Amino acid sequence: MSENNGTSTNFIHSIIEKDLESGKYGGKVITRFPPEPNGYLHIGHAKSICLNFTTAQKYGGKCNLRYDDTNPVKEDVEYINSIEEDVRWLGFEWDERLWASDYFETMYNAAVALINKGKAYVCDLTADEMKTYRGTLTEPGKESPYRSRSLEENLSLFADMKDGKYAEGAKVLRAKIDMSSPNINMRDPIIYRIAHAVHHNTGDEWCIYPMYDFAHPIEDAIEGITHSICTLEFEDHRPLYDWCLREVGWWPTPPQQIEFARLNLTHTVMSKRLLKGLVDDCVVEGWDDPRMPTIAGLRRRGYTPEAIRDFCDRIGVAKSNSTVDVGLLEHCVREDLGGRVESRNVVENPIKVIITNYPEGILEEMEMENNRNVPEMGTRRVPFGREILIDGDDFMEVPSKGYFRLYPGNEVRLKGAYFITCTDAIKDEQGNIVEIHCTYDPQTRSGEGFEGRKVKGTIHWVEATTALPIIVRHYDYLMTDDESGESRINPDSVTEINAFSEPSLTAVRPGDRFQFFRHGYYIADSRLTQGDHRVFNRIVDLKSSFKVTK
RNA sequence: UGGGGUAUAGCCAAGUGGUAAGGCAGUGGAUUCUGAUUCCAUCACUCGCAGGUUCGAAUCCUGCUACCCUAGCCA
Repeated sequence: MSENNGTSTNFIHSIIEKDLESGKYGGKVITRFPPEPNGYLHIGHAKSICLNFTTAQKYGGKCNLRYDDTNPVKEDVEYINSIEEDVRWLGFEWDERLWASDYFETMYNAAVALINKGKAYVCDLTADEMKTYRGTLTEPGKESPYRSRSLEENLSLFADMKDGKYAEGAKVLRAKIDMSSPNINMRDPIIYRIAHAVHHNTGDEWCIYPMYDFAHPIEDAIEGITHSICTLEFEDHRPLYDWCLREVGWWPTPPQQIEFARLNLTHTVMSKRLLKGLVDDCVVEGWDDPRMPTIAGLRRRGYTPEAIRDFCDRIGVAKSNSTVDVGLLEHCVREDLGGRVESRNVVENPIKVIITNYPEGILEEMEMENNRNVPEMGTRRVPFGREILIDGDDFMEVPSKGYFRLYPGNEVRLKGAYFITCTDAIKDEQGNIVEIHCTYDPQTRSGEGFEGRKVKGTIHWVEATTALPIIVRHYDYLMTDDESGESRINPDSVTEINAFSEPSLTAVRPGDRFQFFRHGYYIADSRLTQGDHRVFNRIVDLKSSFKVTK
């Protein structure tokens, strides 16, 4: 239920509660969501967003939105808007919206402070040389010949770097730690590099940029972040995170980094590289294609922020790599939509039904519930007449075992209308069924309390002369997970189906969601109107334990 | 081969020395004018494996095994 959002606890909460008890941060809890503006947010980011924002809420703290924009060559302002839209759409509001690039001056000063302490030096090694000097996983590295430069020389060289006197790659600033550390991140990591690039925020003010490992702890410290939550792959970087803060020494109570496992989902991919590939190769329409696991894609698909937040709450937060079954996400969506969306009659692969004993030229109005589980959502009137369309799946000439919808000789209820009994299936020369003949029983009209006999099946229908032709789109999973565990692109993940709805769907507005009787939850997509036909995207199907096999 | 992590049901996940929460999926049943929803029941004699400590171990100790991360001037 959406009321459960953010109510679960996890190991990060335990850490925070211990810190609260010990008074480590003076009772404060400040988190942050720090995306690099180099792409669209996906549901994996949603997990991080929910974690950071709800954790702050839970302890009466704050959560900042901070752009980790320390690499001008990969970032772009175009992503900023989408990130803010997505975070807000999910239902969160940041305390402050900040840019790491606004701290460049402080970071530069921190680097100078490190040089002054003899804890950083300018290195002239090329990238290739640096690689060989770094050593391997099993062999220690070698100290750079530039490691012993004097303090004055380092200071002046670093100033020259800042002043643009060197080409990209000519020099870097390195932390002086330990070339023989078993943790490669501690083998004199680069903390500043030269990049003659225009930065979206600072323009050409800087030509040297701090590396993540140096910048991130400082960003956190400047903002007074108490708990810096990131993903597992940064565990090895934590000693460096702590080193930077300790050696710069400007913050008495530095933030602590805590790592958790990123989200993986079955039948999809979360890698930005692969997602971008799908967009670039036109496998999908764009970042907001309804099949994409991006926030924009999920939004266009019709998922609600409540469902996504509920999902993030239910999957939990831990440190083991895991792949969550996408069925859980779908469950969350069904549960949320089931309590807030109106139902409509829509038939796919229609079959014409003629009710032979119903008067010709007459239309009566049937009153139908908008949401059977939520009576307060009221009713609507739907036309009914002699000729109706029913769903292709609701008739079988030769019923399979256990089938209890319409077949010759069987009686079913037309939802909101009458009982009908199939008397005949009319075929063309090729043997295809063109129409079905039925008779109805006037005393079984819906709402009149007929108790004479029961029928097992209830099917939906649309009056033929007032039916509105629409197009529905069904989405299959983006990726197929085969037995080998390999994930590959599902090439046929969109199916368009011609369907007919009751006339009330004429008044639909883009973004309106409905349950199409027994089919699933659908959303009207403003971008997908084809000619006069409104197009509906299937958000998620309904659970069904009976599959029709013809 | 160094270092850092993680192993609890088909999938997630609580649990931190006192006798295995919860959710998803599944199964059986009840209700149903949606084969939906709802409801009830059921679903780990056992916690990666092997030893050990203890009255008592998923929890502590020892030794193994498997998987993930890590050698960008990306984040």
